[in-house]
Amino acid sequence: MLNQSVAAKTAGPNPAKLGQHVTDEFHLVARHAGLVETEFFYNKDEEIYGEEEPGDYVYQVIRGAVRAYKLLSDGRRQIGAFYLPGDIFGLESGPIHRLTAEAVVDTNVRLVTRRGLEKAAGTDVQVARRLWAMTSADLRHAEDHMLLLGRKNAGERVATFLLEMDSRLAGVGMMALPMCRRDIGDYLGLTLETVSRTLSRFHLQGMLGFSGARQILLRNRAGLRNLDA
Amino acid sequence: MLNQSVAAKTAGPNPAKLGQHVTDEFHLVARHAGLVETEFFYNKDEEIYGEEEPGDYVYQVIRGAVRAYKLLSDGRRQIGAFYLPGDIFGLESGPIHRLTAEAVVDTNVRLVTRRGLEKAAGTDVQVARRLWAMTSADLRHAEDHMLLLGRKNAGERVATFLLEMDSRLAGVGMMALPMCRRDIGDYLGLTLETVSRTLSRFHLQGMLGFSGARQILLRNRAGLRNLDA
DNA sequence: CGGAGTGTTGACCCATATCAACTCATGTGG
DNA sequence: CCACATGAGTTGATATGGGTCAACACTCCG
Repeated sequence: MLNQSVAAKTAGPNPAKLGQHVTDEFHLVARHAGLVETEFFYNKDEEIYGEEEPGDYVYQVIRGAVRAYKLLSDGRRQIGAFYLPGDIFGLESGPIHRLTAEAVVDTNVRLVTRRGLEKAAGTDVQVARRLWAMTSADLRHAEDHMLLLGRKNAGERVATFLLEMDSRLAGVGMMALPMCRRDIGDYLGLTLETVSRTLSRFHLQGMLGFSGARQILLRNRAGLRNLDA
Repeated sequence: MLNQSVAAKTAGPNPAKLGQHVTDEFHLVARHAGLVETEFFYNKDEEIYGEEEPGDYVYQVIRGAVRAYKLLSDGRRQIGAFYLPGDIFGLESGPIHRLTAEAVVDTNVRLVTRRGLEKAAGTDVQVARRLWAMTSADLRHAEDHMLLLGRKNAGERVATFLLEMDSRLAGVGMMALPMCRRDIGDYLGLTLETVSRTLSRFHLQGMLGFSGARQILLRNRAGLRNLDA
């Protein structure tokens, strides 16, 4: 569906699915609160905000992809989440961002001020309820991801990743991953080599088809789901 | 949500710290919302609620400790969080618990109904704000823990754990860990043997003192913080 | 073209898991 | 009060999954 792929090719950028319920989520709250939505563009690898910076805006991906990560002092990186078209990110209950966000590829976002949202939430319980639910959705994802990082082996991690991306950005055909092997590794707590080897193994086993390194077709979802343990 | 509803004896050991600001958080919301707080008791290893069960109550630990975890089909377990006296748990924005909660040791909790909280949040933005902030605090912890699980080595994990427990349950002297080595391992994504070896190494290095396996004295917080990378 | 970025694959290594033996402490029932 | 079982913790020997290091292939793009 909304596989914006790498370099904005034909860019049929606003797939139906996006226009449906996900975008409405953001619009619903923003419009309801009478907030101005601004559009913005980030180049590939450009930082959107940094860890510990004030969280002045809340964003929604329109086209492209975003990674949110934490670093250790020696450069080891853990990506906590990828945000794809329709997803909302940068929402904090407190005043400070706790992860760094960067564009994975050239990316368009829509944004509103946090102050505006806070203000709206302060008078409208519906808005407050939505904000809570959004944070709660992030928490659910983080809980699932802790299980993956703490207890799954490489095959299970990659299978989980493929199924997650499949459900989030694939339509009927191939899915076009916006991120490189290193990003995937840093998301899954693996090295890029292990990600590559595992994908090759799945390919060999007939579980998936490739068309270039980032165009992947899942040929055996049941098999992957099995691995997913 | 049943069994020995031994209406908790009016708690002997109620550390001063507990009575202070943390308890007030729960009281503040519950009282503010005009909710009845019930006390409850769980035996060591007793389940408080299960994954996928309706989240009808929100709890606060009065005495004891609670672990919240997810399982894979073959029994591998990832503990997402420990809850200690003063901590609130079981709060969900949706209707279903996403982890299983069990008493680590004999534990007293206080609880209110989720319906009551929801109702209060529906009319009082202050309550809604507090609920959001609580979920957000859980999310922050999960984000930090993903970094640990995905990218830290065994020494760094154990050091992080010791400092976390130190700040959460220690007074001036020793801290008394309520959980066994296996629980620690399942929290840190390690085996119990690795946890044990790592603690022994720290002991040998003079970083900590033992008095029984679970009474630990941090002798070199700076050193541990360094490891924490 | 040539160079940079990305991905794949191979050889080897090592941190942690696994398997196993042992020590304690605690509790139970004969 | 002992004998014994049980669970928790430690420590050692060994195995292994994934990391590291290195070479090479592929694709874009200037």
